[in-house]
Amino acid sequence: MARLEWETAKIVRLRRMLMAWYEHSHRDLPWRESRDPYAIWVSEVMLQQTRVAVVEERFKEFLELFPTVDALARAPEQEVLAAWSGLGYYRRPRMLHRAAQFVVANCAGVLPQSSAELRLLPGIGAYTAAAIASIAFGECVAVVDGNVERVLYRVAGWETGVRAGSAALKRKVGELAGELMDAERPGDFNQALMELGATVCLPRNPLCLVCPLSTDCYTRGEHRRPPRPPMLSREIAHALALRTKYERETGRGASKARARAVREVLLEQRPASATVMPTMWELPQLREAAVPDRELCMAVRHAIMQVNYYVRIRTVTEEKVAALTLAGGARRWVPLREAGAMALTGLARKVLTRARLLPTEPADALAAMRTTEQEADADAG
DNA sequence: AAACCGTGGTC
DNA sequence: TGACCAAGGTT
Repeated sequence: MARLEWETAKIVRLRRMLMAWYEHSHRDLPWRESRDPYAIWVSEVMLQQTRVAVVEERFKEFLELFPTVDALARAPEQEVLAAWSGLGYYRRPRMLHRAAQFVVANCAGVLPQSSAELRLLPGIGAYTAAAIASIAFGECVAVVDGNVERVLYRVAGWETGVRAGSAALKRKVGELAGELMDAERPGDFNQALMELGATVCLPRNPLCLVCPLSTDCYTRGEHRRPPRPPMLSREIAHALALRTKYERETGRGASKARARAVREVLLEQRPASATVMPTMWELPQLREAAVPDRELCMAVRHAIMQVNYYVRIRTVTEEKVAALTLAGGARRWVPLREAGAMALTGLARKVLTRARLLPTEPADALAAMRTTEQEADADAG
């Protein structure tokens, strides 16, 4: 490891200030209540490029649906995707699922304990391997995420001469983090550095006045990042096709023949070969992006990656839907009660929710469906 | 190395 | 309102 030109005293001071600060100002987050390596793993994958506030809710739901590696490994992929619906980067749940199946098949369901072994699992890169190993197993290995990078970038004053995001900078940050590491409490140290970045050493307006590292910080807040390309915009339109089906009441007390109205929505599954959101379910796309105002049911903006989609939603009858929409993947009329439990894209979920057509959150819908299945099984058995 | 993969909160 | 961007990984 390259020698840093920092005095030992400064290293020790930074470490002590950071750990003392973390002691009294860390947030109470759901995954910090658990010592289960599996729970830590799920939280780290869910936190990849995703805000803590969003993950707080979804993490708990996910663990209720899939409490163990075994439960996750056994679940159908569509259920795992459904539990992830709206979180984005759907390669994450797929790889998490595959990794769980690998762990069950090859490791007796026990997660590997070293960062080197964890790194071999799909969906676990350098950051996630170090995070799980340090937090769940106490391995003395430093994490480098966006927060750590920014914090140490500022503390060390490496703004000039090194391109942001370069491999060279990442390596230097990792070395510094390793020197600062509190070998007594690796997991807490890593979380402390990230916590500081997330709550004090903010990207735009850092709170240097309350920062425990400010006396030893080289820049005290300066931090430029390369400009991003401007967002593009596109117009698209989707069909909200609804129908009401009348079903005979069956089962208990079916002596009197009664018809039950079931509202259904037409959903389309994106092809497995799609580069974006494969196998996720969405509303069929309309042929014409231009929808006359009188037929417009809803207009929403939906940003995906670098593109702002101006989306227009038009209600379409069952008879006209074939003529008006583009042929995509497989289609299914889905009872609204079940739609919420499907692997919907974020856009489809947003539209159906805003139209008051989805009664429940994805996790609730999934749980409800499972209960129904169990009742059906019980009735059958 | 650089491009690609989603989303919603925030200011 | 729109630009910014978050506990990254894979190819």
